[in-house]
Amino acid sequence: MPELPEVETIARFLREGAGNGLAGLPGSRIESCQVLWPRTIASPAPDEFIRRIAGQRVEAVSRRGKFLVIPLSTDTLLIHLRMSGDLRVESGAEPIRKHDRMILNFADNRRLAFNDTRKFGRAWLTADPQEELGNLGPEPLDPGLTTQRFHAMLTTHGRQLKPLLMDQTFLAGLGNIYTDEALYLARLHPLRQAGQLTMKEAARLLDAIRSVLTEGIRRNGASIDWVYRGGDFQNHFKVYGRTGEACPECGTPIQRLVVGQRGTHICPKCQPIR
DNA sequence: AGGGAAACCCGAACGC
DNA sequence: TGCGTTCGGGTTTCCC
Repeated sequence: MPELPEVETIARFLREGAGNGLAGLPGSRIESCQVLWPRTIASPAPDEFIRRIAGQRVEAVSRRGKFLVIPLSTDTLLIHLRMSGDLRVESGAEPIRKHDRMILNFADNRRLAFNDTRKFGRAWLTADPQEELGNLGPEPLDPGLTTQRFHAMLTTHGRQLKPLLMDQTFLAGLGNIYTDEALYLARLHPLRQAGQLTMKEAARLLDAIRSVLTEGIRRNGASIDWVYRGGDFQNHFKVYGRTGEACPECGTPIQRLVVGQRGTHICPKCQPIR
């Protein structure tokens, strides 16, 4: 269904057999919308969102970066799950659940529920999705992103490697966990200056990013804390959340540092700063 | 331009 | 046992 390759936990929502039924939405007509936590609606204002989305039909379900992209008859619905967001497609007869923030009721009596414990998730209804998506960097799994191009992107920035990789306008889709795992796989220190990576290191990094994302997708994403259902990638992290445990490669205790205000996990021996 | 801090949130985990 | 505090995930915004 999705044209683009899939990235991390979003992939779970788009895959056949993932069990949440998003793939079955195209063709359904939205009859009404309930907003239970107004701040979930990023734009337009909740009352206009509710008025405008009613009557529109779902044309497709896809993804760009960490956004779910749902083209409707006239507008496009964008959903970002942020930290704790989750989606359910179910019968309208099911009970509303704790932490449900926004509900779409379909004419066929199904419902799409946007559940989000921590209230960070957002939804947009827009005639021009490029307003939100236009600034995103390339897709890491896009074959068109060559080593040469990636290296060229890196060298135009004098920035710490990890914050750059997590910058969605640089590359779309990497979060804290996958970045730590990818840097470990590539044996690169998160504080390295992006601009000084060699072509060889850039190649290693791109390979590592793709391999980490692919494994995350294969495992249906990572369930951090108690937040997500499904995926089991969290049981296969090499460094993330393993402070003090032995590096799988060399046995050195995994170190935790803070980079760009984010908890960062490295093997100090495998990922030397220079 | 890049980096740091704060804000938005909740519930788990921790300290006493 | 129970309470208060800390933490952290993604992103935006503001400030230096």
